[in-house]
Amino acid sequence: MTLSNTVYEKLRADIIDGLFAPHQPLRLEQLKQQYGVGFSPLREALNRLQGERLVVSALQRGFRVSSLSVEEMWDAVNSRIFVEGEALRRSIGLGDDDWEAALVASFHALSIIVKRLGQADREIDKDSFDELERRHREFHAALISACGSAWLLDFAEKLNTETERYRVMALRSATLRHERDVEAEHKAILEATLRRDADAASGLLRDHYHATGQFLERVLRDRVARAS
Amino acid sequence: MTLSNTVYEKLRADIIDGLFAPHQPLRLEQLKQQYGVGFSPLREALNRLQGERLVVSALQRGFRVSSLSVEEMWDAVNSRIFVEGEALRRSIGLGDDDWEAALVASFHALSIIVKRLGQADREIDKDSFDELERRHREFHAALISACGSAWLLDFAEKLNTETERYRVMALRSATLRHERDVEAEHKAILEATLRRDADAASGLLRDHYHATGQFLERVLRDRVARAS
DNA sequence: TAAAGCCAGATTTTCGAAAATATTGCATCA
DNA sequence: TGATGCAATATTTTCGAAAATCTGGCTTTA
Repeated sequence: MTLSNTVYEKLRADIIDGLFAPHQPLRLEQLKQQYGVGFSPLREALNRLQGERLVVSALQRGFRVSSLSVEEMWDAVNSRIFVEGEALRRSIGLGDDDWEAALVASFHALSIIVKRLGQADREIDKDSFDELERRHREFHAALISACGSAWLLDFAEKLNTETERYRVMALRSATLRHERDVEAEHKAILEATLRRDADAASGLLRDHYHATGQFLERVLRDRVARAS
Repeated sequence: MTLSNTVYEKLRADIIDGLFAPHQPLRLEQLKQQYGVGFSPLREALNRLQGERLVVSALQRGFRVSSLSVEEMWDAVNSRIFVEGEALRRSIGLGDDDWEAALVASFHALSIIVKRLGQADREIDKDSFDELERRHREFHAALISACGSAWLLDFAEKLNTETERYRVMALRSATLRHERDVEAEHKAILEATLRRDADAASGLLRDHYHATGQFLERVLRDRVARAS
């Protein structure tokens, strides 16, 4: 691992995590202290993150964390529905037994962590929270992994990163709770996929993301109202 | 303009142009000479290009130009059909008079350069060639510019860059000629779009890109056969 | 002969200083 | 007072040297 790669991954995780607030300037001197590396790896990492839209740069004014908004969130959610809906259809058409097996496995792994966190009434620690996010990401990735298009997978990953920032923020603020049974939605998507019903599966996936979008919008508007 | 930005744009243009062959390693010392800048702006530019998939990097082994293949080309072409087809539908639904005016203007500008180059039997100079590519890109960008989704536009741009590398290579080798009337295809897309017929327009766009894909495949296979 | 170890040269990666540029606070002037 | 210019400071950007790592060829060894 090069320092450049390491600091890229750390910065990426920290931005998604909300350690740096949206729109906050990222001062090189401070980052240098924080991550214990020189300018070069930092600037390389920031240039890469720029391509993922996690940071934006202004000429001679350095980098800042990109901002969040209801409009951007909906664009990301709707694009995700569009891209992953198609990728899921293709996966259902092309996926073999290994794909099915990996899909079932990733759903199961997600169920386990969901159940464990559901039982515990205590505060959820960061590690568990990270694992939940990871398992969730892996389940959705498994659904579309057999689509056969590197570009669709690339787009889906970018959109997942973007929406992950909103999800993390929403679950952190925790003032609102979903009333829905997310686990049941996942299960329904899985079952439609396994019986190779592309229309049903992509429809359920659409509903799933759309419901998430509505939840995120409520949280975002709540935060804005609270702040003013 | 920072040096980093300048060298990024130059490198990008030169890779698309085929100045560096696919899969060729990009040695920093050589690039330093060639572009007259130090390591830092070069590495920053290369890190950004990595995000666009124009270069790939291997740990401690620097950067190389990403490679081209028939499979990758078809993935890019099909993804383009998918993404731009939807973006065109949305543009047709949302576009206002200004959008229509700009669209007609960009088609006209494309027609002019096509006619000029069609008349001249002489060798096409680099500037004219670049202008043709630019006008072509701008026409296709104008079609989808009113789609209202920053993400779809972002994806379309990435895919255009990717396919541009293949187009440039194909038109350079020039051993094969299209038998089709590309200008007529553009005109048909424009007319369907202006009469707000989304099904017809996106169907024609699909056919247009698919025909281009078939042309590119012939050229690619011809090159491989020629090389062996 | 083939495999492993090692050295020299080539190359990438990282650092901190220097140059270029932006920002802030203060003084000056109309 | 309010705008403008200037100096001091903060910050980004760039450079070239140094450190780390890889590559290819040579030698040694079994």
